[in-house]
Amino acid sequence: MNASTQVDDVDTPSTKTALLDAAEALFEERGIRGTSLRAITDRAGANIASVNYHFGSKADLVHAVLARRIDPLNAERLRQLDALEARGDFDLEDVLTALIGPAVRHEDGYAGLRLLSRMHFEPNAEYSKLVHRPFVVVQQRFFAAIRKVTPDLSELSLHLRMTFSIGAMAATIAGLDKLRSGEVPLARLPEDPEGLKQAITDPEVITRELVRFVANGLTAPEVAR
Amino acid sequence: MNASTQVDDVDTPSTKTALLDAAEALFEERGIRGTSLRAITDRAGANIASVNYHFGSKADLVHAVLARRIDPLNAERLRQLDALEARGDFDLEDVLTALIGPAVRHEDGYAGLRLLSRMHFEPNAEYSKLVHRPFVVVQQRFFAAIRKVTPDLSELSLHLRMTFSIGAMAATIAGLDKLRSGEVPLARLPEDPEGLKQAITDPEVITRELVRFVANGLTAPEVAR
DNA sequence: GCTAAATTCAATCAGCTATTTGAAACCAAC
DNA sequence: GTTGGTTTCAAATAGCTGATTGAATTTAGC
Repeated sequence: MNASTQVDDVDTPSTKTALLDAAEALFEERGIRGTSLRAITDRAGANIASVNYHFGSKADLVHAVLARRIDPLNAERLRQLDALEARGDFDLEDVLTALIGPAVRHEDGYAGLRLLSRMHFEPNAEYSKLVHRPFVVVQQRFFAAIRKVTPDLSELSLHLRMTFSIGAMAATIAGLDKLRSGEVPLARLPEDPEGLKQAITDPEVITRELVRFVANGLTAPEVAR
Repeated sequence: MNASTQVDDVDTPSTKTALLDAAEALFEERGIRGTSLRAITDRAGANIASVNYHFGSKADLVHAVLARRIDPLNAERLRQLDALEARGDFDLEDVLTALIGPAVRHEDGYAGLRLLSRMHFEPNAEYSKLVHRPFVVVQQRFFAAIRKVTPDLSELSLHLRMTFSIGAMAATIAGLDKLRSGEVPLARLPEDPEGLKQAITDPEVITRELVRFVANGLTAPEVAR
């Protein structure tokens, strides 16, 4: 397989990059199985054989599309967690901000992260292991950090509530386009729709609200058994 | 389109039911697009043309598969909500229990509900409108009920946190098989793995924990702006 | 400006897809 | 036991799928 020998111009991205961009957008729109190589190469303005030439197969293209988003995201999360642990003094919301913030305010376009989050909910899918493997180290590190700042929680509650938390996170990221497009499906906005719409669109607002939500959910009083 | 003229025997389900069961299982395993009519009819022990005969097309089969699970689930939710409102006196956890309980402890097998929950995260998918439309009335009723018991929350926080809540719910249901199989990916279970595993498997425990989690997340103190 | 490598191209392959067709089989009613 | 409707069957349709091939083209090094 060829490494990227060609440096992208700003105006004319290489065929390889164009293929990655087109594939990412189409995967997010129609799903991986619902996207044909022909649709990808058409949107990228490339020949069908270019996928085989640059990536080897459709599966390898999927791998490349996912890795391009996963690696920088998790690197940033771990960097922020490292900073917290080096500082020594941190609380639950600090840890959750390091986990959630980089995903919500990711700048490289949301399509890639939405694709990742949606794949999180299809554990039996073809490429699911591809997605989950790079996250295990992140999950372990953050689980340990959260455990440290929630010492009173039972093992059962912590496990279940972490499952809920990850679900709320992934679901929010997966639905970010809905929030951003103002298409809030929950109820009619009776007053000040513009200001509320703008606030809902703000990544910082979403991050703070989600961190607050998850933190309070995690530390809720134990259910009597 | 033909209604179910044939009554199912216990031992020999009708071809129509066999097709629905096979399609539901395969949709959940491989996704709708990843499941061919041949795979469905093979598992159901039927001929390929039977899909066209009983349902008309693959799209109509998908519709039938989803409707079979959606309708009883939402009917039960609304029934419980009606009971609460008739009683007049209810709190946030009561409403959430009516919303979450029927989905978590559904007895007709989880495959159908997992399929529904996973489709919730693919808003651009082909059949998404099919899934969301029956839920709008449920969403409106429950949103109003929750608004009534959380009068102090700002419009912004309530909307965002409801998004988080629905995400946590759907993600939990979508991952119920993971929880039930004991495949808890979060961390190693250091001690008493059997008792914890059994508790995690219990629908009542999951419901109570999820209700508690969401209730405390929803009513968290407002973030300063 | 020549050479060699890198890249793109049109054409083709076998295999799978959903759908349709008309005949065969089944089954209940009279 | 024959009729009439319901259900199932094998076969065939046209179209799309991922992958491959070898030639044509572009690009980079000298």
